[in-house]
Amino acid sequence: MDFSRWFKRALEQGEIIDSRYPVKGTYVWLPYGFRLRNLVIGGLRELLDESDHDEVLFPTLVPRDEFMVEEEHVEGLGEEVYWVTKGGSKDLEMPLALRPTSETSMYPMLSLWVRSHSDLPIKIYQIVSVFRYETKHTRPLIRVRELTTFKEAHTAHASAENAEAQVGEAISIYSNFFDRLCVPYLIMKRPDWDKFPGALYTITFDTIFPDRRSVQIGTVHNLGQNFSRSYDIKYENKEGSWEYAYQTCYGISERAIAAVIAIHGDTTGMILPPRIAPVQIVIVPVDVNDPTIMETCGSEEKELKDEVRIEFDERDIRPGAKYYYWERRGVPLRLEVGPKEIESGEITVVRRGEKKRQKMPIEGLTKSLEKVMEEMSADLRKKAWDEMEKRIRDGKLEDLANPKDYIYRVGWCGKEDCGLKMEEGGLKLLGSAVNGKKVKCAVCGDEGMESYVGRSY
RNA sequence: GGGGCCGUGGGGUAGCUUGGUUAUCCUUGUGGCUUUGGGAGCCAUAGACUCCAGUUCAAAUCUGGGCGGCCCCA
Repeated sequence: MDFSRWFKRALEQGEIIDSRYPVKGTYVWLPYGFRLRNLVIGGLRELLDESDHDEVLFPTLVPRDEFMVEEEHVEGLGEEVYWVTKGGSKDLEMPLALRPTSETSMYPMLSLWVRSHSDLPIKIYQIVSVFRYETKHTRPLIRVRELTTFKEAHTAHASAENAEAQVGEAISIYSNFFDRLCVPYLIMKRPDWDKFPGALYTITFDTIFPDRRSVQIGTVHNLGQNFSRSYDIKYENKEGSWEYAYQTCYGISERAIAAVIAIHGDTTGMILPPRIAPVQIVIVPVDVNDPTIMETCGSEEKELKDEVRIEFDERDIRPGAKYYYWERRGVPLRLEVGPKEIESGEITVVRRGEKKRQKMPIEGLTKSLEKVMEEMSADLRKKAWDEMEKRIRDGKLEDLANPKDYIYRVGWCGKEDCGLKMEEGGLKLLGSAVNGKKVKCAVCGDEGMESYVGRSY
């Protein structure tokens, strides 16, 4: 089945979101999807908090004058901005932008907060909705008009070196985050003409979906002093003179959740890594009218529920129907309990995505299940990385001119002319691999870096 | 940015070319019977022509526009 249909169905049947909300590009998070979202966000929050980031919350509305301060930024985002122009029936004196990202709401405040070198570094983040008037096709979780889950971190530093180091920290946090989600990624530096408006440079995390299109799932920007000059964010250094702060910002959105779902699925639907699965284990009794079976299930549920997120499905429908039901929700492990298990004192354990069943003694079941979930995470991660690699081909210039459905790995010298030449076949130059190999440019033959070219979302 | 396709119960659809009585089928929901190791069955019941305007004696069906969805190309 084509990926687009599969994805839509997986979200629907897995009860992640309802895409029928009557405003284009906006969607409703359903209870199960919301739990998944919270688990994903929770992991990210944990990583940020333990690396000394402070969570904050800024307003959604940005006055036009503040929004217009940084020229490149405005030029880059201008057509995507929603404007609030009325209060009731009266025109507002100052139109208000719905933030498409929060530089313009945060930086005027940073200007007030930063006075001395001892105020730095500042590392803050928020998780909020941001708005973008997308003109291309919207699709749930991938291209939306209200990003409901935008985690944006903003930092300010006393030196260019410190800002550079912060970019490194952000990359390591995000790597860690996606490793937890078992989502594979390419870390690249975007071509100059494709960087974040106002940034010195942009580093991105991209993954490759089953339809072999790349998806940007995380970004890290080094802003240098571009914004601090525009917003007058300066500090007095030890020598008593004033200097503009060096800034970075980095963001992750619900595309991370889209990636988890898209990367690990099978024909039935989602397969969620145990770490973020809202339900990690489901217990299915083979016969709900058999008291012994039900008691055994109940006591196992009690035994396990402090350690794992577990559900005991007591509904009076046939077991097979339950299997499909929970599989579509991506639940990693299923325990089956019937007469055979009662007799042998074992539980049948089935891993999502695998047909084979294994028996485990009731004695010490918690430990065994935790081990199975660890193995499953490792397997999911490895499989996902292998599959991403299969979606990549080493390419030459003629491949790019007449592309098949692949992401191509090519050498690129960094020159814009050569880059644009690579895009002539309709593909996009995604960027050069950070820590990639040196490869000669596929266009001019000069010294270059391993880079990626392909279709992207 | 350019081009194409589509909108019928909660979901998936038939009907539209050639306008005409009660709008098809599957699924889902509800009540019941029955059943339980991979989506069971039976009975009963509920639920739809995207919106606005036009043509017409008559519009799901024809025309125009809005809104929404999908696909391809750049």
